[in-house]
Amino acid sequence: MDSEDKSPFGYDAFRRTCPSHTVLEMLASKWVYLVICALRRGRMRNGELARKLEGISPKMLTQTLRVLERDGLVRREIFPVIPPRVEYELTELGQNLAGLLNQIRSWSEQHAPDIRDARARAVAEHEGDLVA
Amino acid sequence: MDSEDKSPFGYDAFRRTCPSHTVLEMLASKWVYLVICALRRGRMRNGELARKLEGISPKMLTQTLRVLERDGLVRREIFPVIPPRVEYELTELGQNLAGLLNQIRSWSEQHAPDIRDARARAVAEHEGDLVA
DNA sequence: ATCCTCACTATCCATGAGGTACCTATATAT
DNA sequence: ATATATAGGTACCTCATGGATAGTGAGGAT
Repeated sequence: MDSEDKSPFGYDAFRRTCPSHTVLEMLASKWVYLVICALRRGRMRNGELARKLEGISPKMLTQTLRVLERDGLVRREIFPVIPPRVEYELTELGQNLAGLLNQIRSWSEQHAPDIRDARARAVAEHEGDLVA
Repeated sequence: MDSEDKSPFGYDAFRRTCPSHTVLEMLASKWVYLVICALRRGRMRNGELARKLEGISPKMLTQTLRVLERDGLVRREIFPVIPPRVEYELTELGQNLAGLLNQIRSWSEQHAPDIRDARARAVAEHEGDLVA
């Protein structure tokens, strides 16, 4: 039976129309992951985030922050000074989620070698296919 | 300081070249999430998965399973019978991760209303912009 | 007078993600 | 003889995503 997968809230993330499915889709982005993890320790400015998240383009950084702000995970504070100063911080909801995402990040770092090895084995087997 | 973000394994998921970054990229897919969660309770056949994961195309299901197999998270077992029978199950590594992902899924279901409300507020404010 | 900073904002363009349709093999049922 | 069920593979096409680039604003520095 599926009873174990039914949440006590009546949601089922496996259904496309379920609100929780939409939440998962939002989370299924590497930048969302990293931005939330980066903000976990406290508020940061746009430029700080850009330097910390190696490889993110300004566009993607802004876009990701806007999505997170829209969804109530990040709060944006604008200081009316010149040059502009904008700070981002996690809301309570965001901090809540950050704990979980940080576990995932931690897991990724712990098990990166395992996955690297598995990939190497898969490539080796594929080479075997070519020879055979 | 960044000391809190440095893993004891010497990895830093914020760097593009870091193996753990690659792992995160793999996880940043909604189907990876859902397939792993679906397999959490035990082995399943291709068709079972296809029915459970509403909206997944056969191509994406196969593709996702191949990636997970390559990375050592899923084991694939072929039964040489007619009609074909193939079963998928999580490896130990995969089960390890499934626990974490399931927490995320759980969180999504718990907080779906919060996020829905936040989005509704954001839309309302945007309408205000249009009127003003 | 000109440039600099910072945080955007807009635009274009290449890449690739993902969907559909069609193909395989073969024992069983009709 | 034909259809069905199962788990794919492959080719083709479309559309969205993300990256690069350039522009904007306004006070302060030189």
